[in-house]
Amino acid sequence: MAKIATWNVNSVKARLPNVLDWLRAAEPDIVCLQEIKCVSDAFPRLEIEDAGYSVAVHGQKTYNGVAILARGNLEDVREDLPGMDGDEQARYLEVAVDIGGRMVRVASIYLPNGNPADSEKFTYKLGWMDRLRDHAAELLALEESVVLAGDFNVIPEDGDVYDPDGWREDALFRMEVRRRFRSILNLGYTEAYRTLHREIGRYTFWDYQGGAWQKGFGLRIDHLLLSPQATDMLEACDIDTAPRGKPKASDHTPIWCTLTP
DNA sequence: ATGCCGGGCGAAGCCCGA
Repeated sequence: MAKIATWNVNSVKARLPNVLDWLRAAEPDIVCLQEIKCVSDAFPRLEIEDAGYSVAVHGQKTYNGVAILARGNLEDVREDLPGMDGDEQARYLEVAVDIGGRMVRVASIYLPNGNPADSEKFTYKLGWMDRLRDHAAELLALEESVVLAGDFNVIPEDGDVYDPDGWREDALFRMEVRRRFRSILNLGYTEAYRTLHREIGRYTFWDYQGGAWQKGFGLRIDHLLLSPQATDMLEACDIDTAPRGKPKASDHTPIWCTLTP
């Protein structure tokens, strides 16, 4: 069994105690982190390795940055989506991990936010999604267990946001974005959480402002997308809301799945 | 109510997130 998680930590330095606590409590085998907000050399590698994890980092100064932690050796490291090699924004990292003799290919994804929706930021988001779809299609051809994990900044459906009508024109919920998200699923990927849970109103993000956490005003925007080979092993998936309620919390909370041969 | 909170940077106030 392999437990695979993703968590936008909103600065790995500010969140290090929370991250270490959660690694001990949740005991994941693979963790994809987003918004680490530091260059690769500044990542707290020793502390994470002491907790029992190998580390791959694609960092950037001040903004963005992604990492993958794994109990196992990391191979085939890729630091950018094909066609985005010149991109200065560190939003993608992909590795192959040997978990107990079984290979899983995992990507840590920090998809652009895209707001405001009438700006070049939105155009950048749509282009980024098109390249992610193309690469996701290439990964399917490998016929491996693949997990695309991360902060997609996509609200898939009305039940994934506390006020769907209020968010209709937001870059996280616009139809252009939801269509592209579905086009990735339609290649043959399975969204782990929604496949196992039908209830609405389960979220992975609550804004720091306006008491959103206390009021339950959240969004489900962090996702685990599984190739058919991974989906065949999908046993459980859930959102761990505990980290969001702790002091010095990230505004996102982890979501995880277990794959059992 | 797009800046109510929180982080980075850098040492006050601005940029950014979703």
